[in-house]
Amino acid sequence: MSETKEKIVSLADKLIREKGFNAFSYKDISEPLQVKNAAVHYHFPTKMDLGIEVVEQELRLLSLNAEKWKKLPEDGQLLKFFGVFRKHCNNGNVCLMGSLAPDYETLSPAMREKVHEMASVIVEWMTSCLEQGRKHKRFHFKGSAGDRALLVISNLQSSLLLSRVLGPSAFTRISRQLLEDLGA
Amino acid sequence: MSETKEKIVSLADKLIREKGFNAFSYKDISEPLQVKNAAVHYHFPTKMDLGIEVVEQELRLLSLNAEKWKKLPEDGQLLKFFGVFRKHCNNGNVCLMGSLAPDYETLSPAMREKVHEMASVIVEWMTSCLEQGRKHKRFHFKGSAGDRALLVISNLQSSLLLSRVLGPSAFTRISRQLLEDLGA
DNA sequence: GTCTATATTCCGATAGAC
DNA sequence: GTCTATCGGAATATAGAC
Repeated sequence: MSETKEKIVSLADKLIREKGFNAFSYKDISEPLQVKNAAVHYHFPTKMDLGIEVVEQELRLLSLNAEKWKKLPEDGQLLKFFGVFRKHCNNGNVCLMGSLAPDYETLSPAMREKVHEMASVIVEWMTSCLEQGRKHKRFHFKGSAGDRALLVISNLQSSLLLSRVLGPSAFTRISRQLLEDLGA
Repeated sequence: MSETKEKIVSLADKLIREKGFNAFSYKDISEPLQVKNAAVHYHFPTKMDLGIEVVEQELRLLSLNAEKWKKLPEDGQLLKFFGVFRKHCNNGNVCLMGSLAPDYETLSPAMREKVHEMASVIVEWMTSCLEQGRKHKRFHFKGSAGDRALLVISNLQSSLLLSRVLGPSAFTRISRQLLEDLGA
């Protein structure tokens, strides 16, 4: 992937988190990169093509992190996962799912499919992390690991949304209580 | 408030939940109501004015519900609150906060202030409900009622977002586990 | 691979008649 | 209170030169 193309994807990712997919334009990308709007269209013919690439990049990052964290105990893995969200919170940004889910109905079928894949991958990773962690006595919780994974993910997602509106303490309070609940 | 004005607000509310604030246009409102785009501008000069009215309507509804539920025990009040979200889920819609929070940075200061007020009111209501409920032995949970309220609200919010992407079972699983955790 | 230039469409918003 | 008509601008996107 060319350097310009990488910069475009990286900036689009930032804009989606900051303003939402439907609120940013090609101009928001071409101007800071000091290229013309047509140059962005060369790399990504339509806005949905660009959106799909952003989600695919996130999928690659998730896979990379999962691999990198494999050697850690499950509570350590979970802390790393929380750390990713804390970083977003400190930047005042929301997560990709939290930004794209409300816009889901306005996305192309191909991009919807990618967002669906992203959600599935995250839920599967979290489910496995909690399941293994409970088996190794590093987590303690009631109910199925799948249901618990949904709860944890939804808490992290919304903690960033609430932090936008109520200030960053929302993330701190939610994540701390969440870890305490899991006995981690 | 005139009948037309009420219909505009009601439709705008629906559109914000369905497509997001930045993805709907005055045309999406004027066409179904069979009036001209200028008629909408007469009632709400700018889009932000319309958005503010939608949030204010939601605030009035919250206040009305809180009053209506006052006679119920706290677990009954919580179930009513969950019921509101279940209804949105069945309609395939997200909640107002879940839709507007990602767009927060693109809103006018006046509208941001309204969204902030809405978030505060919801958190305060939930905090009080959990606090009183615990005192009356109807809920059992660790930590402060305020932190727990943030967790419950973020779970409900994101359960609708996840249901968009993963199907309505996400809401069912999250809300059931949530009630179980509270011992309600 | 990036440019200039432009097509097309749609948007939010306003002026002024009725 | 709703209309017609229109403005000014911005959006996505394309054609074709370099």
